[in-house]
Amino acid sequence: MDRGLISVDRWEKGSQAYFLTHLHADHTKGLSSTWSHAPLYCSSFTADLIPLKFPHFDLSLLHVFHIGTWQTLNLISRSSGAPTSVEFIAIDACHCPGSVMLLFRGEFGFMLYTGDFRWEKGCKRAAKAKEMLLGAIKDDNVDVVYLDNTYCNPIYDFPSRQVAAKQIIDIITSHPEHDVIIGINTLGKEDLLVQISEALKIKIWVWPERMWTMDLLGISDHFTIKTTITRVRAVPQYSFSVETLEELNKIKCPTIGIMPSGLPWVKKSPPKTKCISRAVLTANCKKAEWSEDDGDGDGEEYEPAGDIGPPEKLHKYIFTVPYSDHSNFAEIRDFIKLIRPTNLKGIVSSSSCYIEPMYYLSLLCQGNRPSEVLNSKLKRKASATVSGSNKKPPGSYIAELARRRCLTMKARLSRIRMSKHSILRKVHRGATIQDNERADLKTDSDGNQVP
DNA sequence: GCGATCAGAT
DNA sequence: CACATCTGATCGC
Repeated sequence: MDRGLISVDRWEKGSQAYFLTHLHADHTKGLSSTWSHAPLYCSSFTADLIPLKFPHFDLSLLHVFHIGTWQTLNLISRSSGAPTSVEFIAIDACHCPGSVMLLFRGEFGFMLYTGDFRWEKGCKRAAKAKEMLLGAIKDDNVDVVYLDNTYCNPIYDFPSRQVAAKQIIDIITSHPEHDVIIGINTLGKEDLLVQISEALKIKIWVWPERMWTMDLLGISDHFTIKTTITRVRAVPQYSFSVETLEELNKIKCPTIGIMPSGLPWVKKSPPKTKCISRAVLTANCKKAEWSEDDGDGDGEEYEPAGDIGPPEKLHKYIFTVPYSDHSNFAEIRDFIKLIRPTNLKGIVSSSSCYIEPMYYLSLLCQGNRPSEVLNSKLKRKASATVSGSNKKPPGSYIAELARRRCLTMKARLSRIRMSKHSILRKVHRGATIQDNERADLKTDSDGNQVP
């Protein structure tokens, strides 16, 4: 706790430098207006937003970094007391405005902290970020990747944001007489709203505080804070509910609601039924173009381990569309194939991520074999970094698949038995780098450091 | 009374 | 059911 060198998205005392990947609430737990432990490094846009979220924050603590430029921090090694330097570079994470992933090089090794990210195929911005990251890594080996493992499970198969945005636009245009409300959070999904605005040639209502963010992004022309001049309104997700919609339909006018993201978009076993909500189907929307097989020859087709597909209790006024700011499984897999780190560790611990990322991705990393991973999996809990030598040869592919399914089932069963409080509550993300360890930072499943 | 933290709802 | 957020209760100062 008090021996840290640098911290990423964690705000306890004890580190000499702090990094914020993006300004979502689950990454700022512990950060406040009165926080003043040490310098805070973040992107320019994040720095612009900090005074809005933390009104009396001491701005002299803020250090803005530029994307794609290496910087050096001169720190003190807590183990030796000697000066030590850490180099870092930030890369666009394409998750929400201002979001970055961070690559660090120091006495702890060479590590990449992805933060939350979504790099889609065919996204120019992601392609540029990828090029930048590869340029920063050069021929070096990344010792450890701290991964956005939110959807690090083959059951999560959802389309690109481009495709999802088109679905949403189709839903709106097929309801020309309806008002539309779209559930969003305080940051993120701006690109979607701009696309809707451009496609429909209308302004979108947002609440006043949200308009400040649009101003900072320079996109406020697409938005308005006057409800009377538009039929499309973006509302806080917490105020988006069946009750809200029923009330609007009862007392105001015909209104539909659209939830971008929403359900876990689980790949279903019969291909033709996959991933399209009943509401969307009954609305007679165009059939979705689902995430294409990338044709890279992997041919990995997983089936869900159980039959807990998406629940079907969708409301008549509500459309849920799989617009996600986190990478789907295929994208995560491609990312790890690209980096091939020695070690891999998830940064998210939540109900859907009871399987650690190494479980599915170990084959793609250096120096790790599936048998080892499967063994370690049986020991449960992510505190162990999966590393070290492996003696057993990998089992056959079919056998491995069978074992995976079996283990997934077991994990699911044990999850069901656990109390709601122990497992369903999300715990916060982050990592603290200690200079007395090599790259294997340790955090337990609750995101706390392990001594 | 205020901020930090947690439980619960959305 | 996810993620991210808000509200309200409780605790410590």
